[in-house]
Amino acid sequence: MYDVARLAGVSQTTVSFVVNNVTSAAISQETRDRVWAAIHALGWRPNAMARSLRTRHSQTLGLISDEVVTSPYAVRIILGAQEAAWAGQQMLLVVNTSGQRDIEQTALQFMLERRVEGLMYAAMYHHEVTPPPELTQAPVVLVNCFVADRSLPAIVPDEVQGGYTATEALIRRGHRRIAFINEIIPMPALFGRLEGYRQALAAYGLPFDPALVQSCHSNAHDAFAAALALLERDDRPTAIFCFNDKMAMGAYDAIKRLGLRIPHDVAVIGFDNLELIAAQLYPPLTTVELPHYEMGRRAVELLQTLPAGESLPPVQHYLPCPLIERESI
Amino acid sequence: MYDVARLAGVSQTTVSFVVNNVTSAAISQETRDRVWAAIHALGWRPNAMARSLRTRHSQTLGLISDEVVTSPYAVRIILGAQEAAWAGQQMLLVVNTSGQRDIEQTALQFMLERRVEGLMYAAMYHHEVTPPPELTQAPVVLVNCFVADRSLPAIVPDEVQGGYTATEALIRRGHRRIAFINEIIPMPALFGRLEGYRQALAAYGLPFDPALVQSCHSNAHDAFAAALALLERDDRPTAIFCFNDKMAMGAYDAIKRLGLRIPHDVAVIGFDNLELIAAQLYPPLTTVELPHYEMGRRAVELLQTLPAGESLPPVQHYLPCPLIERESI
DNA sequence: TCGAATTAGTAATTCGTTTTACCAAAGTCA
DNA sequence: TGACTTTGGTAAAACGAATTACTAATTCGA
Repeated sequence: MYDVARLAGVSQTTVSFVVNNVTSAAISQETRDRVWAAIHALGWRPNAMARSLRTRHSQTLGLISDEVVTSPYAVRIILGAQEAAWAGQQMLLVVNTSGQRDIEQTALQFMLERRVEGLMYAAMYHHEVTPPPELTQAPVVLVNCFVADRSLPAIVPDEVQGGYTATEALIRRGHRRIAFINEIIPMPALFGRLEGYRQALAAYGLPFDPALVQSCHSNAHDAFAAALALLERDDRPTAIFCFNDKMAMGAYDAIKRLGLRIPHDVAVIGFDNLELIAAQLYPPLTTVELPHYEMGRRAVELLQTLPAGESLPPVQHYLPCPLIERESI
Repeated sequence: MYDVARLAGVSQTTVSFVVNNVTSAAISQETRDRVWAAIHALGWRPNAMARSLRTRHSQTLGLISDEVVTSPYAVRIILGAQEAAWAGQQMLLVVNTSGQRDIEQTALQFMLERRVEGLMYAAMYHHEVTPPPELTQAPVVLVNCFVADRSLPAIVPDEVQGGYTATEALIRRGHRRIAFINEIIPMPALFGRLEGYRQALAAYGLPFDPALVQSCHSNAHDAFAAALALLERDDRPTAIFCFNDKMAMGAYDAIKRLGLRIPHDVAVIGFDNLELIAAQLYPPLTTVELPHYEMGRRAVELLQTLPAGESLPPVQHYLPCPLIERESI
């Protein structure tokens, strides 16, 4: 900056005023032009560290995730966060811990040393977490996860609404016997979607038949077996709501194996909206989307609206899971 | 730091020496303990910006990607880069430009202002790019892409070897008539894999039959049709090499539709190793993996070995695509 | 026993900005 | 014409560390 000042024949202060467009300083247009010319001539570029040191604004947000980067499911959290950060002139520092506690700790230290203006702690799938306590040394939002006592603000998908939406979509198309192939490992999604399924049935005056709810591990293979079992019943369901798209893939195989057609004989609806599966299956799979992008975006927006020095109230935000209509129902 | 010094009854210099474990400074163990005690008592944490300003090391790498974050294919580039950065005590600044030129420009400016110690410019799929010229103002590596005149160092997958590996795997299992369903839009992968396919046939003394090479858009639906056409020939192939896993998914459907079995009647091999598809298909799909993780890792390692102030020689690194054996061949 | 080496530390400068406080010249107004 | 305002700047002090050059006290070796 001193070099620029010398070349432009002004003081370093003036250069600073020019590059920052400081309105309170009266600098003639002619001088401004000279300064900019000198800047370009020298190829000078401000040093963000020096600036941040002085202004005490790092213009940086930190994102700590367990396996988010690894999984095609959840990367969109990062995308949403990054685009929102971008809109607020901030950049994103990301660390994927692969679930290792020590990496998590160190990453947190590093981010705090870099004086991030906000922290996001994101999980690959919606579940309870116990993050390191230092997390609260900066404003923080949990994304796709929550702490047991709900003492930290969190943004999570509304599983109940998601289950309701899926079931309702089937009911509206006239289905009365709707099977549900659910996950078997206890997690919020399991309980939430089941609850939504039940609420939707109740809302439309349909009976809840426990025999129509099967549980298995959430992979195509096990879902194939579960679907087969459901379809071989005498009073076979006319629609299957699958806990996720991978399971829907298994259900497709089972339906095709029995010579039945989708959606004419059996309708299928999934969950997750994994483009790779849902759009490639034949017929393309109607499914419910987890609002990953939206969660990332909202998290950043919450952090950005925060007055300096304060931290967010421990509100749990439930984001809706929208229906993605394709051709399987 | 001054507060810590005061509490420990030493100078700020001494605190600095203690926290950085400066060996050239002789500080007694007793003093060290006092300093650390003061640090913990005050909850002091070094300010990375001040440190970086003085040391001129930002401990940061920048990663600019087009759609990498969006795509389940390529996120592993980020993971590999991040883990390597981590090993070198660096953090990753990521920006996904969604292919927008202006975002790319600004992101680059921001990163240069933050004095990143290296830059990576990554593409979602292997293709030629023309990045902004300022890119070279920091040491840079292209990842999964290259410039026309090869004047920038790049790390790309070895498509030829990949095509060779896939074809060879089929030949070794006794297949003599091997079809290839290729991509139709011109790109390095199309030419490279075809070349690998031909080289493998030649190496094993098999004839190249143009009728066995079909081209279509790389989605399951079009590949379904292409596979059907191939399989309805009188001299139908006993194996199909698909340009990617999505297309293999279509080929599976075609094979099953004809009542044939995989791999007994027809073997299938894919490309990409999209876990979501490859592992969920039945039978699980044998495929060739694009070394995304490895490319990210290597990129960072190249940047890290670089002496300060220098830039990398414009070497094009071709990383091998390993065979992932499952049960479809 | 004296000079050299070692031990244990400190004062002051620097990194590259932003920002506050200040100043001189020119213009304005009664 | 003199006081006041506006215009167009500048000097100097932060921001929070790392680092260099130094000192004073102790130990060592011959």
